[in-house]
Amino acid sequence: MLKLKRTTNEYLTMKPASRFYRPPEAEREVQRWWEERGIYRKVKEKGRGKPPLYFLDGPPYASGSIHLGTAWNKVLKDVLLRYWTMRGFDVRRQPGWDCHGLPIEVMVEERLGIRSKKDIEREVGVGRFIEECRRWAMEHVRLMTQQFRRLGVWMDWEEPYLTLTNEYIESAWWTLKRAHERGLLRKDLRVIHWCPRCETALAEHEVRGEYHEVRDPSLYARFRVRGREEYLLIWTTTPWTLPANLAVCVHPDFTYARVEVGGEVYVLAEETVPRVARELGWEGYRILERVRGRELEGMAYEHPLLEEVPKQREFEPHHRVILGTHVVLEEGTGCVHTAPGFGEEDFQVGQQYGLPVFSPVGPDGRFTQEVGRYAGLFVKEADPLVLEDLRRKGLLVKSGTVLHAYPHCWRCKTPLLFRATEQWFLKVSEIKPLLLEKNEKVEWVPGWVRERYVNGVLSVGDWCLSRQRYWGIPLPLWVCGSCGHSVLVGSLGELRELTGREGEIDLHRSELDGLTGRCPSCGGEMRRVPDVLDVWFDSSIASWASLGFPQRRELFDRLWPSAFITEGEDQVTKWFYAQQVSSVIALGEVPYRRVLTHGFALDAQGRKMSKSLGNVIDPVEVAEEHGADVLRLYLLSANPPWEDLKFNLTELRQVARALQVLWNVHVFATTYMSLDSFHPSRAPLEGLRPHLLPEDRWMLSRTQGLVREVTEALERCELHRASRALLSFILEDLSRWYIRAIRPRTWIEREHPSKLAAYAVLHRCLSTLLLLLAPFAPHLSEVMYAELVRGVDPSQPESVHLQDWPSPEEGLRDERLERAMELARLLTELVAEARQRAGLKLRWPVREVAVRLRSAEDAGLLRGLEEFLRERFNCKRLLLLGPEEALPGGEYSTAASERGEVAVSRELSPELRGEALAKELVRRLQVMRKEMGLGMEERVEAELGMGEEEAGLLEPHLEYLRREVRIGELRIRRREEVGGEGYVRDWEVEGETFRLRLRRLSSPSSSASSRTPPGTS
RNA sequence: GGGCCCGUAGCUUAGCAUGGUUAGAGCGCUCGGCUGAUAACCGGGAGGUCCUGGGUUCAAAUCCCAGCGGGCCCA
Repeated sequence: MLKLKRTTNEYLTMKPASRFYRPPEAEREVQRWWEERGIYRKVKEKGRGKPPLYFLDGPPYASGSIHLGTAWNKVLKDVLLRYWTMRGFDVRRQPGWDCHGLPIEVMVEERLGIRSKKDIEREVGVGRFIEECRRWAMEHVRLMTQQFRRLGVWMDWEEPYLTLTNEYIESAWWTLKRAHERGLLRKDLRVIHWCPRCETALAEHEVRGEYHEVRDPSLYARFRVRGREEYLLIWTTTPWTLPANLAVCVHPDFTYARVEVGGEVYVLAEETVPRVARELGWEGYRILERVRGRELEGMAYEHPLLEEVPKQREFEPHHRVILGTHVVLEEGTGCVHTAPGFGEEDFQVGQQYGLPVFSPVGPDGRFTQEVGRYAGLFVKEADPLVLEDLRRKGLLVKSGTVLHAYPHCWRCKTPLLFRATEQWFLKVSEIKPLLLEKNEKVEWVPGWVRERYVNGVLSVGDWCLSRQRYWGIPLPLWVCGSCGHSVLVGSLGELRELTGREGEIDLHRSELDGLTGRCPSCGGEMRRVPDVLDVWFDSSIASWASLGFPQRRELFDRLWPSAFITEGEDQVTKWFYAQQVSSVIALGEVPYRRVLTHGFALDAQGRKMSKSLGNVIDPVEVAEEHGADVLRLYLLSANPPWEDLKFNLTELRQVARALQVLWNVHVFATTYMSLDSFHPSRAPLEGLRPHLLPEDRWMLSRTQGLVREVTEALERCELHRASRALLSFILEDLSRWYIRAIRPRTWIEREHPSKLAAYAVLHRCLSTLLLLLAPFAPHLSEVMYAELVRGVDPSQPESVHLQDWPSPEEGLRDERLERAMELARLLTELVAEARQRAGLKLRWPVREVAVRLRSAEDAGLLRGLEEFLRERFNCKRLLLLGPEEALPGGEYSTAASERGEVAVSRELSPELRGEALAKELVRRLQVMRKEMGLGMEERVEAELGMGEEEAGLLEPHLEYLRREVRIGELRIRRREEVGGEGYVRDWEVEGETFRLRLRRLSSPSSSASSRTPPGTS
């Protein structure tokens, strides 16, 4: 074998790769190397001056730690960002963190051991509370950053955008000022969801998905009609709202019945009568009369709790039947108890009738003094009292319980109340048509999300922005105590101007609450409205706030709007929506051009991952055990991004195995290339063209096909197709087909052009594959690149991630050859099948294989592949027959498929049997060499013990044995004569026992060939 | 109650837009084989009401309708 021992010339010798690849250790090493060499910085520098691509990271909430869903989210982003970088874009990849809001407040409350808002203000103090919240956020930013980095995610971790900085808050203020100027920020009395524990209003989107099953009272009550001997029959699940009842609502178009039962008369919707009768156990009821709902309008009734709630005396003129179209027949009686202070629809219909908004509940969920008997009680505690009072007064018809969905606080899980309060709203309802029009410019991936988005916008109401909390962006609205004049402060500068405050100032409540301003209108004292903003407003402005706009313009002018965002499907009506609202209001345009929606990470059974189910997968743990590259490729290949991912460990292990196979290929390539001192630039593919065999040309063609396939899939965000194409290429095309085919050529012990051609093709294929793999498996591809590419060519970029994305070289494509190989694979399978039927091992050469194809086209395809097929089939002679010809008769084993059939000769001549035996022995001797730990080129002395017949058969193949097993001295003897020094082992071959002895001849040389590669770890 | 998505072998899934031989793979199971890159791999076998029911069509996993189950969102 030709050897160039060391770098005695200008070429560096390739080094054989270590036998094992242990991802966790190797990945840590790669990350350390990236760090030391500043690779990420260099990648960014490379992008400078290229066309910009503004990616915007949806900020994860800075509490807790990352979970599989957030890991998947960042991996999707990372792959695309790395791809665009290699495509030659100057990619902005700043990570963001959502730092404000109730979740952190709740956790800090727990940490401080306090339970209510009063505790915060009296025990802890707002200043310290805010500092604790800030600490919590920063601590988790740091923690989660570590975790994302472990997954190989490349972002500007040192320079994230944080929603808690002054600059960010100023952007928010600027945005609000724009809304204010357009008259879209307005104060409104509304009935909204209210958390009595957190003592704050919640927006619609905070309540979404927070409906949980609970058991509540279910009661039927009767209200005495004035001036008639009859009752209105109502149904409710919230007895505590009855003290605030102001009307009974019926549907104007439904038919209502007067029903007589047990001497009493009840009014209820006719359609509900059978169901209600069943529930109330009515026997022998009679319908006396039917009327339209609208005819009942104005009918006065006696409030059921008039004595218990003295305030109701004032409302007596209102206690009447009113009309509303929100009344339904599926539940209840069609007569709806209406309390405008406690229900959204009640509020709306109440407005039409001029009903007062009686909402006698404090922020802590306790009744106020106005409700007399129930004053001071928490509302739910009043339920049994109300029931008891109704029962005592003979107004309770039935009380039971019901299981139904009821909204809860998304952070503390407390059941929510409806409460009428004054809040600040963004009047989304007034810009809906504009939102829908601007949305037309957005490219939604997959397309159907657009429809979902539009439906969401159509059904949404105004956005309640104000929160009665502490850890958030302060609402910068200042009101004059004297004249009521208000000012919306749009920047730090405007704040200084208004308040006269100089020097450093942090823009949270702790410092703002103490400030006062002078009214520009009357000179009176101005104070800030104490509210903070809904945390969703924070992230909604990220596309410009993260660029420092409007304090700084440069980045904004160059980059905005962002080219791409991607988040989970729950964000369609949250972040995707909130961003459009803020952006259209402040800047008149949508803030992103393209959006990919991805699914949820579920457990193997398709259930949500939750601590209570104990099915939570920690992505960092997975990375530590199997490797981040494995996790990444698994996450991407398991599903289309937009479908829910069912995490399956078995599938993940499949990916790990595929990467192990790739590593094996790499070891194979580097080992032999190193042995032969192959150097890619010394044996360029172009010069070896005449020596390329069909399998080489096929491999080159397939590689280019892969480039095209992966590129197209990435362009369409079809990451599953891209990653699956890569994995299947590695397993099917590269390892199982090409490497298998070229192996004999790599054993040629001369610098044969055919061997060089195989090396050149393999090298080309691998180095191209590495580029495609780099975004998906950034660590493994880096290691392979270092050894296979950069290690032999210092002029190449230092890291695979500094390389450009390859374009398909169409000149190397040969689709006809690819089709021919497909067919060759099929036929190889058929031959294997036919051999198995006849008990002819693949290792045994056969005299002849005949192939008959059903179509002339197929027969033509195989022309030129005869030699290749003969090797695949392991036969001495190959007979290719067209559709018109017949397979030979006689001693053949056959197998058939749709496209053709094969016949394998079963005739075994002594010559063939000898060759088969030689191959069997070679294999066993190789196993022994391996067991002895011999280097590949070390020579041995061999003694083979066997019967006389076998010895005779083997006679013509001794030279072959010597060559294949590197035997210096070879002796064939009877089995019982074998003995002496060395390694002896008995083997059973086809019923005969062989005793083989091997002994090392030479001591290990210093040549590369005998070097046992060191392990990576 | 409404909108959107998903439902194919024990498990994970391809195919569905544009209907067309016998629904294709991987894992697992089982029998046999290969291996000096291989902790890999190859071949055979068993395993399918393509969620259910209607409809359109010469022909439906694919198109239409209704229902069931799951997910996300909205009520």
